[in-house]
Amino acid sequence: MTTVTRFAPSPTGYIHVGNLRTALMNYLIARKAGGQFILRLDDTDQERSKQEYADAIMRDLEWLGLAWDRLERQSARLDRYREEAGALKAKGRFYECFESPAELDLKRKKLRNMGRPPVYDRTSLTLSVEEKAKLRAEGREGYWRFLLDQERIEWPDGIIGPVSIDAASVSDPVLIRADGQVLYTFASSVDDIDMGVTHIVRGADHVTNTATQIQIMRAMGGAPPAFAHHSLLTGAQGEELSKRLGTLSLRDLRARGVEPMALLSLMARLGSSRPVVLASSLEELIEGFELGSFGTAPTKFDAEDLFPLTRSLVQGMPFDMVAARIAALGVPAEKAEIFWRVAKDNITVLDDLAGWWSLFRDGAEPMVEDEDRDFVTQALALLPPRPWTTATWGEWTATVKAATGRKGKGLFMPLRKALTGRAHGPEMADVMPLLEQVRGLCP
RNA sequence: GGCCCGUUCGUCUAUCGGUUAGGACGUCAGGUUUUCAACCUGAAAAGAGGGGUUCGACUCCCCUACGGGCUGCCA
Repeated sequence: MTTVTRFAPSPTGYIHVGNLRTALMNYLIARKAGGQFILRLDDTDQERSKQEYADAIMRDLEWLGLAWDRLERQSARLDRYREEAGALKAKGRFYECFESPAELDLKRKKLRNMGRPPVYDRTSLTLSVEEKAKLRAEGREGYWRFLLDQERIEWPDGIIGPVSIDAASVSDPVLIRADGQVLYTFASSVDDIDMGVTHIVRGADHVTNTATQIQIMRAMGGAPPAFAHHSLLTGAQGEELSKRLGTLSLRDLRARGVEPMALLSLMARLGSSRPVVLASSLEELIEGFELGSFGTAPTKFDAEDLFPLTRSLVQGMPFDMVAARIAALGVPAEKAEIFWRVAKDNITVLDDLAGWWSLFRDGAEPMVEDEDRDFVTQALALLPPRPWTTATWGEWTATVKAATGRKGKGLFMPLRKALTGRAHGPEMADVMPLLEQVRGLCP
């Protein structure tokens, strides 16, 4: 049997690192097994689902190189859900209910106050045909629940291990709303069976859903896939991640200059017992992926961890990979390669190149300590005429050394600061030929 | 409130009754480098708390604390 996995986001917002973790795991499992990876847009919620978000999700996945073999949309399968709902009604596994949301809420509160689990009491299950007709005549709209078998539902979870959930502690799930909208729990079950999904990895927040969905799938006559539930991500301080999702969307990380492989390398290993190493390709991640190596405790995620990875990735890039980008900055072709060589060791993200280029082109505001003012003024007067080469720095500093008697760090550092405006940066010998302006000292 | 899961260096984790509690990232210190980075060497750094069981507990059991999840006509 070929392995089939899916990533099933709901296009009601931008996807974030938590979603990516789910998507990546499913992708890696499919690829490792030579199977199929489905992107399924769970868009049954017509009001909240937006094409804009669907497009953004696909753009994010494409950016990361997570190619899907098949694209599905739940909104195109509504007839199929209706058909299956009919079959389950015929089997007696769907029953119509008439409580209003307010009534259900009240029931839950009562049970809670009594210290009991807020499980639906199945009042509507015993309604007679006449009673239902009467309720409809009163203007009540029916909604549909799935009748759970009161048994322990068990499955061997790919991450958590053996899971056992007592169906009696769970309410019969509502699968069709009074307005006819098919709910996720049902649509997803139908899809997973119809599409031949064999493995589902998703967040631990779905564990209870899995229990009910296993029963739904079986009631349909289908074989439930293998399930695995990964721990949820929390913020670096252990805070709820949802509070920070705005800054952890993939589009935001992309805008901050995070490189795809840096992000993928972290997400494929974070929370597992395997070390995070910068992978050079998806193939490498596929090779080293092991679902069983993931722990079950909530995992702290710190977006700052992405930048060291991005930096080492960027610094290893060959010139032709960045040539177009450097040209776009306005760097003349004859200087482009040396500019890259000089700047790459001093950047974290590629966007940092712009800062170095403007520094070289326009010069920097000199950084001069008070005690170095006279020295720097004297040194600047000794700058050799252009054109400058890689030899210029050596010649100039030798001249300055002879004229002032300074040497070592006391000689070089003030000059570096005066020319580049900062204490850190590339080899000065390499900087000189690129430096088109030297700003004078303010009096 | 009820139910479920979890808690080992700062972080991600290994250990499946007997270990100097290991690794990776980060941090710090030396070395190298005119600076930074990189690299090399080294160091600091952990079993939430309390009870049991046992010759012996990070490991098994119970309690507490803390964290997370579920408890929707959301996904």
